Amino acid sequence: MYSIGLFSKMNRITTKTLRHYDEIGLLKPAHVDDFTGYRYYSSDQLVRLNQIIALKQMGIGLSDISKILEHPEGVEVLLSIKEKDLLDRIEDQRKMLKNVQNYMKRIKGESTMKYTPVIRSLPDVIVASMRLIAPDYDYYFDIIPKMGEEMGKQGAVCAEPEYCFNIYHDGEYKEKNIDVEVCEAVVDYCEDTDLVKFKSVKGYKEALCVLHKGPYSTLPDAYNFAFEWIKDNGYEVVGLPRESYIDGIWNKDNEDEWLTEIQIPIGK
Amino acid sequence: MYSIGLFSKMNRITTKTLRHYDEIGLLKPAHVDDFTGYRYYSSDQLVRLNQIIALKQMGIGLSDISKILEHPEGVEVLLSIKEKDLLDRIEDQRKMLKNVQNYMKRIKGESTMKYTPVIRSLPDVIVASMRLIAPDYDYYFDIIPKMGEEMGKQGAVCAEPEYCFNIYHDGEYKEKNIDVEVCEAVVDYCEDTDLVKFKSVKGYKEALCVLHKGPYSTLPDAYNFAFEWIKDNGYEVVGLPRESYIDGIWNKDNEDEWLTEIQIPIGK
DNA sequence: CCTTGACCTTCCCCTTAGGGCAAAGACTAG
DNA sequence: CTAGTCTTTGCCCTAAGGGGAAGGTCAAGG
Repeated sequence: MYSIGLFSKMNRITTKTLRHYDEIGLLKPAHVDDFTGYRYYSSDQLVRLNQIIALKQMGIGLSDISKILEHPEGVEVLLSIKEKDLLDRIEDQRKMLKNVQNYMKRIKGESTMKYTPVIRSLPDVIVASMRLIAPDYDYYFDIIPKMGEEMGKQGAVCAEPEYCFNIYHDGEYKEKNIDVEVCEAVVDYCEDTDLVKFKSVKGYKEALCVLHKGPYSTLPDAYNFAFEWIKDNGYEVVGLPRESYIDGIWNKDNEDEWLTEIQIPIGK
Repeated sequence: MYSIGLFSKMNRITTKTLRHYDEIGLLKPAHVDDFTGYRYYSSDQLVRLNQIIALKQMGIGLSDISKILEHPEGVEVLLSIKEKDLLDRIEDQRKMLKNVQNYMKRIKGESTMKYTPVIRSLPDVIVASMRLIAPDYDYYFDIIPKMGEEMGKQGAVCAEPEYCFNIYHDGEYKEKNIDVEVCEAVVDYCEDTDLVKFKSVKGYKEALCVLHKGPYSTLPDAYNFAFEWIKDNGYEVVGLPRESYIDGIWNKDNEDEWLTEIQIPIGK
């Protein structure tokens, strides 16, 4: 019989830990003095403690260790869960590592980063959509009010928060005759018109999002940044980029205050 | 200005999280209503929130994110710390994974494991040591009492908890003429005698420890298990194995109750 | 004007595996 | 007998929020 201090020294484990294991019923002392409450451990318990330590060294939590020790037949299931868990974790950390390393590479030189890339999911969404070939970028400032008007006539109600974005169907950057689809999220389908169609747009599990603050003329910087990031971090583009309009001419006079988010579906 | 719910939806973040960030001062709402306490966020804050999310995706903690956002010049230091941290973590998880996979392989078939391998550190320790060539394994049952007697004469005090072990200086397993060093941890050095020398034994950062319950005749099983484990998990032996005697003839009549721990220094 | 449902507030407890500390009782050696 | 060491319980702490309760607010419809 060993006092808690001796037993802890035999195993290079703190007394706190032993008390904790007692408390959660993982390793009860062989004997507890009725009067003093002192815990006494027997050398037999080294076996169980060793099992506990061994399982802990595999990253298994104490509650699962309890289960395993009580029902050894369930060990294989728990272990394969743990295996998958560890594989996932390693994959996650590796992504983070790459992220950190690329970030370090990128700020080497400039002291501040203009853009902060974020991975987010894009939900499925019902939109009022208007696809057109815009002769130039100014063109759809004209057409958007018409779209709103038409939507109102059909009784469409915009979703909250507003989500208004363009999808560019050209694979490449163009200055003229842009094949663009203007979308505005709504709460439900309505009757189509010649101009405006109601449809649902599929979401993506992962999309790289970059916020751009400033006039649209500098948007290409943000695109360049985003595509570089995607390449650097070993992803690939799996869908058409969207441009989501948050602040613009409609609520901010100053172009420098405009906020636009580029969202590029990625995968792998 | 967006209410907390809208702002949370815009970013796929829970309101709980936003309140938490408010509380720790990481992201204060642009405006809080004096009467109702309602939080209102501006679209400007999307920029900061995006920075936070980007840093979180690198696995950086909120307090470090705070520091980075307040003092962007310190970012490189923090990032390289984080890089090292991630590398360590990945290495740890990989060890665990290997451990889990080997365990699964090993229990495939037998439902219970006889041995549970544990990695522990061995401390530096002062010992009374007696090295001899034992003709056979029974021989040192005779000699150990003599050793105790001699130690008593020199005024040696055994350490608590007791740590009594053999070091085998033969590289291989032998049945006869075994070159063995019997060690007993003591609290301080004493005068050497012909038989007993006092010396210090260096510790190891990592040793594979296996508890063996039962008679000494089955100890080789434990050795086999241990060496196999070391090989399977990609370690190598970096020191002489020790056999630490916990329970034995001196306190248990039944051979099946004897407890011995094999400790093999490992590395890499 | 009233009500209803959705939204917001604060407050408190919960999660892991113990660490740190404090007050008080127990044990051992001199 | 006393000093020093050991042990006990109890309470608060960690990171990043999650869950839920009790109560106040807001906007829309009747």
